[in-house]
Amino acid sequence: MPGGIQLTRQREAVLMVLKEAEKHLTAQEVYDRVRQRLPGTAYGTVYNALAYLQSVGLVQAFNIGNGPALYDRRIDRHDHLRCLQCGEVIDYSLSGLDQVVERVARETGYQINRARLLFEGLCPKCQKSKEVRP
Amino acid sequence: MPGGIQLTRQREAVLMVLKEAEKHLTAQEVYDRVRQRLPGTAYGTVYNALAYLQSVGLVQAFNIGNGPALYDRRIDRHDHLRCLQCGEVIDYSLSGLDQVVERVARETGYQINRARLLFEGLCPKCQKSKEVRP
DNA sequence: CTTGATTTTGTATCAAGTCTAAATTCATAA
DNA sequence: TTATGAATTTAGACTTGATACAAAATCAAG
Ligand SMILES: [Mn+2]
Ligand SMILES: [Mn+2]
Ligand SMILES: [Zn+2]
Ligand SMILES: [Zn+2]
Repeated sequence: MPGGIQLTRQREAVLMVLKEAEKHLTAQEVYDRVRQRLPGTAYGTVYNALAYLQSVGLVQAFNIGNGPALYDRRIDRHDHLRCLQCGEVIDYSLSGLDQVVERVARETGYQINRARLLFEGLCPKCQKSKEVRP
Repeated sequence: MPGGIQLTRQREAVLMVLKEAEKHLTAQEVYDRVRQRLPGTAYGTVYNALAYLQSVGLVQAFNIGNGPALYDRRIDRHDHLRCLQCGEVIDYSLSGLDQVVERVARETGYQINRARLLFEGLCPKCQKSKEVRP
């Protein structure tokens, strides 16, 4: 059956780890968790699996600053906010992005396939702790 | 005079290289060009200079995918488009971003300091070369 | 000048990610 | 079932971008 998705035990473990993750994970974090359910899994295999799962659309990844890539439990198109104080990275879906993308395409001649939006600032919690010492 | 900007010869060279650059440069590219006008400059000094110049607002940098950071000749707020075919990265200023940022802040409670927007797709040239072999 | 702070240099080190060849697993079918 | 070849995993070396460090050089005050 050509075109099917090959889910080996290792790839499945990676997928499960991501599905059960409470946040965005680095490859290293995925590796650590995968080895809890599938000890002996090689570091490179996690990278291979993550690349494969991305290529078949089962996993999304993105980069922030010059840190390691973050792998996403979510698979739908969405954006991210990062707190510059505590480093928290949360999901956010900007509505009405289609019109924006269309405008960018019209004004630049580019055919836009993807938009990566990252908003940086202070999370509500860190805003409060700043109030104390302004 | 405290608060002034310290421009050493090395930092000045880095700044000049960026000002005269025809595109976004990696640290390695900055290093190569700096050494043409200031041979003997150390690799680390270029990194130090780039970090310092960023800290005083004379240089901007951003990251794309997991590649090296790109240093920008432009210093005003702007966005980027990348061609997934040829790798070209161009500048683009999305107008009306303020309202978007305001909406994000309102909906999430974050205080937004910065928005990094990256649009990915095909540049006009690469669209044409795709037409030939669809 | 003298002194202390800042910066640069040269080198070592680090982290994230990629590559490779051998071993293993897997799919297919004789 | 067993044979065969393709795909995947493993283990470890390697690459790249970036950072850390101590000694030397430069710079700014006094
Ligand atoms: Mn996400
Ligand atoms: Mn730019
Ligand atoms: Zn925070
Ligand atoms: Zn192109």
